[in-house]
Amino acid sequence: MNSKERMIEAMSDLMWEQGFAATTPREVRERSGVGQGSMYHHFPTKRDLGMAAIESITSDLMDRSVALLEAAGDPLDRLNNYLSAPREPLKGCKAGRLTQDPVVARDPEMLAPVARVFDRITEAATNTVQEAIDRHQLKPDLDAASWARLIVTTLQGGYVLAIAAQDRAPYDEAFAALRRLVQLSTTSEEHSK
Amino acid sequence: MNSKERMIEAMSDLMWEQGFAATTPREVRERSGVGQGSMYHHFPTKRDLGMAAIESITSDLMDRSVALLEAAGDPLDRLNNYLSAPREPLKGCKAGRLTQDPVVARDPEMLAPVARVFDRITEAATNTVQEAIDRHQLKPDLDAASWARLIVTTLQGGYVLAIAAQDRAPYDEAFAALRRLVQLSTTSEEHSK
DNA sequence: GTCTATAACCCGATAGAC
DNA sequence: GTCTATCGGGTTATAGAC
Repeated sequence: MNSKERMIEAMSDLMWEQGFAATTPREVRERSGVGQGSMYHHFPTKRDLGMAAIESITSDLMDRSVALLEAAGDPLDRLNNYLSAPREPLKGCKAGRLTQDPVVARDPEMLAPVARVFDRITEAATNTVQEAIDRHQLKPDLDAASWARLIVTTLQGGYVLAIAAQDRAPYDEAFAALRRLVQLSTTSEEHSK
Repeated sequence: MNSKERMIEAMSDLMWEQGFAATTPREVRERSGVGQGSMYHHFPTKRDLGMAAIESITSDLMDRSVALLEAAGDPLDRLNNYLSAPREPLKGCKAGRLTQDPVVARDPEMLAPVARVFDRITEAATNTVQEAIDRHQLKPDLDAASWARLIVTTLQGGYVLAIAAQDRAPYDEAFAALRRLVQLSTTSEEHSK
């Protein structure tokens, strides 16, 4: 891995741990082992490095999420796979955290990739739920887009509550509640399978 | 309002806008009109002022939320009042934001009041839902505590998505979905009232 | 591309007069 | 309680040799 990649990785990790505004170029240099001169050679400003890290974080997250939701196979299984995917509630969401960063939140260009990842995941979840409805696995009581919104907000809100409590229980309970609601909406035909 | 109160209010506002870590003593002084010496007379460190602001923010939020949820009258109405309370999704949650602050998140004493406000709101929401279940207004398909978790996570997640999109639509849609689910769980007896 | 040295500024905090 | 002056250190960034 070259200097540029090492710096992007270091910045991405630090942004997960403490956000962009609170991360100093010095910390990035120390963690990546890259010198002062090299840093400003590759990235003229801290913001440029931040942009590269945001692109990296959001495209990774998008790829992994969409892969689960748009995999082959049963849509209800795919949905449950996404809901049950291993996450670290106490560390927060790499993308969601950026919406609360004092610098990122005021910089439309930095915020754009974050908006994009949520849009794309919501779209993939909507399609997956719609497929389940079309196959009569889920009752059409609640439309697919609404399910998708609820899933993504529950995820993001679960991180917030888990960090506040310093305990992943609120996150787990919120997801258990959501899975229970999905199950209540599952057709009896599907239950009996 | 005296100097001390003005500083707490200025710090609270700035924490809402940009968090604690990103707020400098200078900004607090400029916004409150209080001098350097006075500031360090009332609050020996920045952290002390931050603690006072956190106490103020969280007790306000707790009082207003609990007042809605534990008011007199029909529990289902109270729940809908809480869900429909006017909020500013694009500004985020004064308490929730602090869970993403690089300084607050690593300081158990600063995080404690934030955890407390979420606990208390969740408790009040649980009691309200339980009352609705006891009165046979809501079906007992989903337990009261699970409903409460979902409500609070949807709220917090709604803020995150709204800020990312720079548009309150995701917040509004998530709440519309949640209200629809509550309605689906409402007993037909209650519907016909 | 990478290095060291340095700039200009702001940070949180302290000192001590009034 | 409030004021001005100042401290030591960290910040983002630049300069210029190699």
